[in-house]
Amino acid sequence: MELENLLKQRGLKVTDQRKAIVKVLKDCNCMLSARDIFDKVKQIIPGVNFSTIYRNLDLMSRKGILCGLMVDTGVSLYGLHREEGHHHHLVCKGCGRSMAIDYCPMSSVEKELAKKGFSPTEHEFIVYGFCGSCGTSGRGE
Amino acid sequence: MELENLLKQRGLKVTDQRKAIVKVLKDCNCMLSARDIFDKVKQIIPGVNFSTIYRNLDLMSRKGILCGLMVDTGVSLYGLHREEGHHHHLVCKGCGRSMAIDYCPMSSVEKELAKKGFSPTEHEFIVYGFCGSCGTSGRGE
DNA sequence: ATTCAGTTGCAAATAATTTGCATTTATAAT
DNA sequence: ATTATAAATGCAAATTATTTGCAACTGAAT
Ligand SMILES: [Mn+2]
Ligand SMILES: [Mn+2]
Ligand SMILES: [Zn+2]
Ligand SMILES: [Zn+2]
Repeated sequence: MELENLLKQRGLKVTDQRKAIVKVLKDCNCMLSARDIFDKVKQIIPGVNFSTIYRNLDLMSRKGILCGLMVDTGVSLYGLHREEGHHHHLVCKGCGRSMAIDYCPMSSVEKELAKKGFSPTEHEFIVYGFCGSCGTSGRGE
Repeated sequence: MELENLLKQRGLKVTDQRKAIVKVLKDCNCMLSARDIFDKVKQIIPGVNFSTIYRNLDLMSRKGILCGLMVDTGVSLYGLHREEGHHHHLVCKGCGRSMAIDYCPMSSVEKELAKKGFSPTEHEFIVYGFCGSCGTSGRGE
């Protein structure tokens, strides 16, 4: 009943497809591409349409329920929005999973930005590499 | 004659289209999208083909002559590779120009990554906002 | 001048994402 | 429960960015 309130609070209707998207992301506990999410949601709602997925990923991200991340290949990954607040991501090139890191570099560049007369609005910090189970070599241990 | 050597050193032929791409980037002194580069190169070589631009942006980036950057809208920007070494970028949402910043956050997260057993390979750090001439409001001063 | 791998132009193919529109549905008001 | 309506969905078509196959061409080496 947690999600239902989240949706209602932001004026969004509680639909099966939205519940399925969130369930998929909760189960996987990682960030997934729109396609991955679509494939998994289909197992729950065989008739879902891809554009419903896209529309909801976008909408729920803008409403702060999900968080999106564009990786360097140009595809976006989506995950549940962490309540714990601002953070960044590690993306494993082996398994594709991502983890959050709490460190944010912004405070360290503030002076450099001010000196250049640049007013920051958003920023990205993403570290690519291999997670513990994928190892340094690029595939399973 | 500077560029010619750069190309030859990496086993790349010196072609008019490569010279034009580099000239366009040198003149603008900023990062441009493939489309912007295509449009400007066309003024020099009316018959260039878009796929030649794409192939060369990719190739010259991989050879370290250019440097590419994927912004959060999913388009890539390209610029001359800075000799000065590793750096990151500010991207102005007003004029689209980007500037380099020397600060790199990697040293600050190394321990956190080690603790998580994550072996980093690449990383991105991009700050979006408004440059001095575009102001805080989003358009020219 | 000859040669040949590397490069280009062109057209067609991908891939990711977006949009228009008719139909359906969640929710609020009878 | 019934109704009303804005929001949400499915479906197909459109966009956008980028990639690829292939035949013709060209830079650089011999
Ligand atoms: Mn996140
Ligand atoms: Mn750069
Ligand atoms: Zn941050
Ligand atoms: Zn760095």
